[in-house]
Parts: sequence; structure tokens; C-alpha cells
Amino acid sequence: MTATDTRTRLVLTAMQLFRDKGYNSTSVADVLHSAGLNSGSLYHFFPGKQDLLLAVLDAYHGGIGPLLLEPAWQGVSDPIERVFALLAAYRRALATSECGYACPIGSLALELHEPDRAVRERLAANFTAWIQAVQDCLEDAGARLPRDINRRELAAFVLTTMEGAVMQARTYRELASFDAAVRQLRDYFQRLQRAAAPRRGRVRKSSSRRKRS
Amino acid sequence: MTATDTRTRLVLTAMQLFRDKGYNSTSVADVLHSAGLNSGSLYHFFPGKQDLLLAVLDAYHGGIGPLLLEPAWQGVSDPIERVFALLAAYRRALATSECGYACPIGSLALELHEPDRAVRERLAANFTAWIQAVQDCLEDAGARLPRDINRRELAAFVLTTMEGAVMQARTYRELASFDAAVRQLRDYFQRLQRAAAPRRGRVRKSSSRRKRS
DNA sequence: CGTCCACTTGAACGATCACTCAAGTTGGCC
DNA sequence: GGCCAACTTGAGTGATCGTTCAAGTGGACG
Repeated sequence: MTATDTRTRLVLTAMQLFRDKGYNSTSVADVLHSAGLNSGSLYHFFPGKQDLLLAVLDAYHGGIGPLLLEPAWQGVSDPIERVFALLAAYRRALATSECGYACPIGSLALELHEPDRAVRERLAANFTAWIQAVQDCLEDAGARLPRDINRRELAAFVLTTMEGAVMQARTYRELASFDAAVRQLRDYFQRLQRAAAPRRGRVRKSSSRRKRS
Repeated sequence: MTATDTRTRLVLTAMQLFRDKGYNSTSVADVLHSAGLNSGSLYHFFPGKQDLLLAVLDAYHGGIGPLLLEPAWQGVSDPIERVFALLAAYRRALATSECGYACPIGSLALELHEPDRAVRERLAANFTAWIQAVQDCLEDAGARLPRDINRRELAAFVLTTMEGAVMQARTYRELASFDAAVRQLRDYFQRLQRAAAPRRGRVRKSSSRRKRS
């Protein structure tokens, strides 16, 4: 077992525990016990608990593509459907956890009330990468959305919706809350697409002919 | 100084500290020190820290009308404008705190990962009361919104937007994030109103002629 | 085989946590 | 004045917090 393995194990364990119990409610002893390590190992790789958090946030940032977007977009090529496929991935996380799931980044963003610059920058970087991925979809959608709609703001609004929807679903322990929010966002998108469509043209709901895999 | 005063002082102090630092990061000693009391006084009125939290959540619930809605709706009688006046109140809270503000209920909802039934019920009750207030506005708006739009789901979507927007503004420490989300919601509402308007009628942007105060 | 150093061990530290309780103090009521 | 119940005092409880560190361990390299 190399040093990298131990470090990685610490980060993965902390990722899980911070997600499940929150940062403050997860003790260093929790992480060490779950990882089957001693405190010295942790402090060999990290100056302190907060630096472990930084590594966790970096891991989330690096995992957005391979661990979040790619699975969510399996078999979905239509850019607008990709936006909702991403939301569907969060719905799955909620369903799997009996609505106990919370977006780890959003949770940390609200839990840490006076975060260091380094922490806040990484939280923001995670949001920014998420928003950018959605923005890319919206730009791929081209003229299917009104020209005067700001793609970045709309992408950020998708994140807004996801975070607010997860929060409510978690609080009510009901998937219905999440679904209701997505339904509203879908309605908004349909109205945007209708407004962008040529006067007499029908709104096409999906153009999933492009690519199979 | 009566017993009620001490109890009230504890609740108000805890309200402030839980909002500013979070529940887990606020120690009982913090509350006692800020309130200028000894630990015995707290445990005379509350069995434990969590029961203080319950009292805080009840206080928020009771304060939604007089402390949140009424100030936000001062001089605003148009029901749809009231929805956005409520959002403007949160914007003010963000502006005042250099974007350090977070909705106390939303923060607690995400911070407490395995809350007791009693806590979760009160969190949900706060959300429900907030949603109900917005729903009342939307119903007051009558035919200005499409008939087939579910008022409750749209009201919940306003909460979704507020919570997600506050979270992002806090994370980026930029009011612009909040404004962008509200702008999207406003755009959605305008499209809804346009869809509800009779074919040839113009969309009126504000009908603030009704009441001056 | 000897040296070195990255890595691990795990007991121990002081601080702080939520909470307890016996001993007060106070104010209203007879 | 005497009494009781409501409330306050604040030192003290054991548990747990994040962190430290001296003493190892073991593999790589000469």
C-alpha cells in the first residue's frame, strides 16, 4: 500500500462522511476509524482537518466530469435533455437515499459560516464548473432558445433550481418536492423554446437521432 | 425580570447565533455568554440544546408574518409584485451582510443531517408557511397567470429559487448571483403572464395605482 | 549489511463540548 | 415574619474534540 493509497483513502472516506454527516459533525476520529488508520497518518498528509476538506473539494471538482456528468449523460445527446438528465441524476440520488441526500457542495456552502478564502474559492469553483457544464449545453442548443436569453444566467438558474429542490425534498422527505421544482423549470424551458421557435414551426421535443452511444 | 424574559432572551440569542454560526458551531456556552446567563438558567427552561433549537424554529415560524412578510410587503399591494418584494427582502439581507447571509431555515435544513422528527417537522412547517404565503399571492393574481399552472408548485418554485439564489450569492459573495436568479424567475413570470393575457391585450408591467401607503 | 527516510503507530495533550446539581436568591402569598 | 416555589448561580462532570510527537516499521538503495 503506497502513500498515495492512504491519502486517497482518507479523501474518499472524508468525502463520504462529510456528505453523510456534514463537516462539523464528522470528527477526525470518525474519518480515521472509517478509513482504518491512525491519526498520525492523517497528519502526515494534511496539516489539519480543514486541509482534508480542501482535498475533498478538489476531488469533487475533478469528479464533476467523470463521476457526475458522464454517467448522467449516458445515451443522452440532446443538449437540453442533458440539462434535465443531470437533474434526473440528483433525483436518483434522492430516491436511493430516501430523500436523505443533499448536494455535498451546497451543504458545505451553507454549513460553513465563516469559511477561509481557500475553502470558499473551492466551493465557488465547484459551482462554476457545474454551471459551465450546463452553459455548454445551453450554447449547444443554439437557436432553440431565444437569442436574448443569457446562457450563463440560465445555467446558474438551473443550479439554483437543483439546490433549492434538493433542499426541499430533503426537508420534506418527499421526492414530490423535487419533481415539482423540475416540472416548473421544464415549463420555463418549454416556454423559452416556444418563444424561440419560428412562428408557425412546431416545437420539437427531442432530436435524439444524432448519436446512439 | 420575569422567567419569560430569560426564556425569550435565550431564544433570541440562540436565533442570532444559530443564524450567524450554524447550530453545531454554536456552543451552549456561546449562547449563555451572549445572553449573559448561566448554564443552569438554560437547563431550567430547556431539557437540552436541541429543545432550544425547537424553540428557535417555532419563533421563526411565528415571525414569518410580522417579521418577514409584513415589512417586505409595506406599500406593495399587487400580489405578483409581493412575490418579488419578498425576494427583495432577502436581497436586502444579503446586501446588509456583505453576502454572508443565509436563510436560517435552509441552512439548518442542510446542516442537520439526521434531524429528529421534531426538528424536521418544524423545518418543514417553516417552509410550508412560506410557500403558503406566496401561494396566497399567486391565487390573488387570479387570471393573470395561466389557469393550468399549479399555484402551489409555482409558490414552492419561488422558495426553490430563493434558497438556491441565496446559497450561490453567499458562496460567490456576490449579489449579482442572487440578482441573476431573480431575473430568470421574473422572466418566467412574465412569460406566464403573457400566456395568460387575452390574445390582443398588452401585458401590464405594474398596476401600482391601487394603494399609496 | 547498513543507512536513510517516507510512512505508521497510538498514547497523550489541553481545550472545549453538552450537561448536572447542590446551594443559593428572589418575590409572592398566607 | 415564615414559607414555598420559581428561578439563578457557577463550579464541576465525563466525553469528545483537533492535534502532537516520540518511537517505531519497512522498503529502496549503495
